[in-house]
Amino acid sequence: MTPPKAPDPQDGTTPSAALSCADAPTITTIKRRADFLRAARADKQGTKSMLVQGRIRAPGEPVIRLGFTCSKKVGNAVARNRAKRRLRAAAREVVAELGRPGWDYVLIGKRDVTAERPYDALKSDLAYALHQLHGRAE
RNA sequence: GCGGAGGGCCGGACGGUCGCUCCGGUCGGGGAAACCUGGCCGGGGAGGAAAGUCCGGACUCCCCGAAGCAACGGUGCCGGGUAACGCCCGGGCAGGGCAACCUGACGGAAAGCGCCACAGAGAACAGACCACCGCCGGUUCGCCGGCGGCCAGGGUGAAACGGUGGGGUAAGAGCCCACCGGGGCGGUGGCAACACGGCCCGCAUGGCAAGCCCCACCGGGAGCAAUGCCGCAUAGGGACCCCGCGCGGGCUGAUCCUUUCGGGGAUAUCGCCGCAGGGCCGCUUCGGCCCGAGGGGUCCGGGUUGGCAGCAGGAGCCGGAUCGCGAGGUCCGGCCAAGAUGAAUGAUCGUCUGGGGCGGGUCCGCCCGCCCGACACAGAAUCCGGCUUACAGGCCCUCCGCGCGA
RNA sequence: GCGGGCAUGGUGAAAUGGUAUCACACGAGCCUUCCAAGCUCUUGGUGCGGGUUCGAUUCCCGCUGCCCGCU
Repeated sequence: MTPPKAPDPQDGTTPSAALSCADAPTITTIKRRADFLRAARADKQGTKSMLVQGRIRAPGEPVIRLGFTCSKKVGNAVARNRAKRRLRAAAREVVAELGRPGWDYVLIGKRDVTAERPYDALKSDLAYALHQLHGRAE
């Protein structure tokens, strides 16, 4: 990583909020198996509809990384894809608000529940899990 | 109206809000450039099975020589369709169904080998055994012995050397007759599978080939994680084992010796050429290739995250005409229709219907009210043609049987 | 995605097309003061659905589940 031009978001409160998206942490996805395995060794919090793993990867970086995974226990390909899509949709809303920069989060779907739970409950499950993980990390 | 058979099709619609991916356009930001990155606008974005990966191809790489033979694997009534098929269409035969129609790995068992447990006299060579009949002899009269007949019968068994009926006979038997079945010969129809009828033969020859096999036909191997290019990294590796390092030419390119600098000589070593030799191409013949002083094997060490192409215009889709019973063929016109890679095509809300549930009415065809509200199987991964399997609900066409009415 | 293999008692393994066998485990009994070991006996099975055959664990077809490989 050689960020020569990054505007240094060390100061959490940038008063010039005209471009508010500039200081928000960028969100990327985890694609490498090794990253998933590292997250699996970190702290985890289960909820009714999902299991969330979170670890502090690089405290200084303004990047949140998200991973989504569903094993074959969740069901066939349709069920697995649907579960991951709902997790992605919920994470896009919740993590943008509550996620902490420099963290990796991995969301793991559960059979039937992830696909059928009401959307608001899905989001509150994720928010609860993030609070728990952040609380334990301090 | 009830019940059934076959074929085809659909498998939600519309609209907000927020998103994903690809393509095109446009406007920026960074950078010397290649290029990287962002906003906006427009457009495309799962299936009938995308599935299972069971067949057949296209396309790549490897092997790539020709002919014959062999091995291995597959297919298996006949004809046609097709790029090809184990698929499809038409026909035949067999079985099932009152019928529409359905089902069928459906070549060969007098080419050969093998198997047929248990039971049973006997399980594939057909005769032996028991029993039966006649005559003779004996007889404690229950039967026994000899000769002849050798056919029917013999609890069984999946299967028993034709079946049923009659005549015939001492008793019987294709011994004789009728029908059925079987075999042979030639005839007619059909491209053929096969069908039909005729004559002859009283008539010897089970089943299993999804057992080996025979016959006919087909078939190189691997697969897009193929393959090619770029980038990065490591390295021109190490250890051990096996086989081998033959002959000739100095050939001057090294090397060495010598030199009067023109050259001359040597051949141990490196290199070169030729031969012997070795190996490979399934086998043979012809032929070819490689090694030729190195080759082969095992292990260790290192690398493998990436980018682009392959990769979306094809045996393509739609419509029409025409040929064909049909599968399908030919011609004309129009269209371009996903391209991801921890893997997009979504999340959520609303309005509708298809439906579903509850209650009531009913002339029982149906009508009214309220509620739920899209919900089956299932997600492209190089691409096609098939097969198989899964599937809520619905629509259309044709046909059959029974009942009622005209 | 592509390719390959396997399925037999609770577990691990055998079975020319002809009664499914063996070991351990489980249960009961004998032995022992008791336990263990030993001995005897019993229970229990061909993954599912079809087909060929008189007869299928075996042969054929289709599903289901599990395992392995790819650079």
